[in-house]
Amino acid sequence: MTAAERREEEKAAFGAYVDGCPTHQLMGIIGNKWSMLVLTDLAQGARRYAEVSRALPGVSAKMLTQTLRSLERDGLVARSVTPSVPVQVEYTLTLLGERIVPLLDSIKEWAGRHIEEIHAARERYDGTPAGV
Amino acid sequence: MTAAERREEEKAAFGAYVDGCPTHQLMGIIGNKWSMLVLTDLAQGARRYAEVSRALPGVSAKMLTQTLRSLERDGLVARSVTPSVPVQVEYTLTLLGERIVPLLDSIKEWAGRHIEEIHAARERYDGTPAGV
DNA sequence: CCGCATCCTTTAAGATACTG
DNA sequence: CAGTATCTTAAAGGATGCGG
Repeated sequence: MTAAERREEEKAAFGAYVDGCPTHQLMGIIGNKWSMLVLTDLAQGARRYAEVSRALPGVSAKMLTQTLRSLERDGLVARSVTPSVPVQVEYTLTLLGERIVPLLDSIKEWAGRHIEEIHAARERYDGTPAGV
Repeated sequence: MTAAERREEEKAAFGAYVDGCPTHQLMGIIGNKWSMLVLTDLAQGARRYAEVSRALPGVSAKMLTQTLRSLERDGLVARSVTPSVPVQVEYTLTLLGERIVPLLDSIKEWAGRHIEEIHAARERYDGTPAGV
């Protein structure tokens, strides 16, 4: 049992380490389905809710709100309300949000440069020369 | 209905675009829980299955195998079997796998530099000065 | 126009036990 | 040692309808 217990402890410790790991947290922020898209759209300039929604035709209202809120909470996006009738809400990148753009660009650049190689590897692995 | 139909079409088209987007695919590869950890471990050198498992105390056999297989399929990791008794299986980064390491480092560096600011933003947003 | 609440489906992840 | 197979749980994502 002692060995098993030690395993458990190590596991818990590692779990805590992973949860506290900045990289893992960052991946949690930008790794979800819409964050990169929203950030990329806002990088072009300020946008209203409906504008972002139109730029991302696949997003549901729920996910857009959730994504925006989450990015706001993380200090990457700023939300400003103009109390007209009906209200106008504008989203912009914060300074921190702008600082993440180059990183996003790096990721996009790497993806663009190497995705073909990955596709080729997949076809080799799957034994599916063409198809799909 | 015509407007609704046009919406549907746009949505499907955008969905297809997102699925085909290299960036999105790359995020699918490195965005899951264990890929970065495994890649980072293999970046130190060749590892056997059980060694990786020990380096990542929280991973279940299932997830480790799944992650390794997926990375192998994507051409980032190479798997070589030595047919002894019992068999020995060694994992290494491929050339492509080594090329992604600098990108991973960029991500880690950004995370390390800015995570505090993100935490601060969260506390401001949550109205939770200390705690948790 | 903006977005919250509810309910439902799909996918990721984990525990466990067993095989060559 | 290096997995596979099965089952269960947790989380992400999405559709829809209501309210300020």
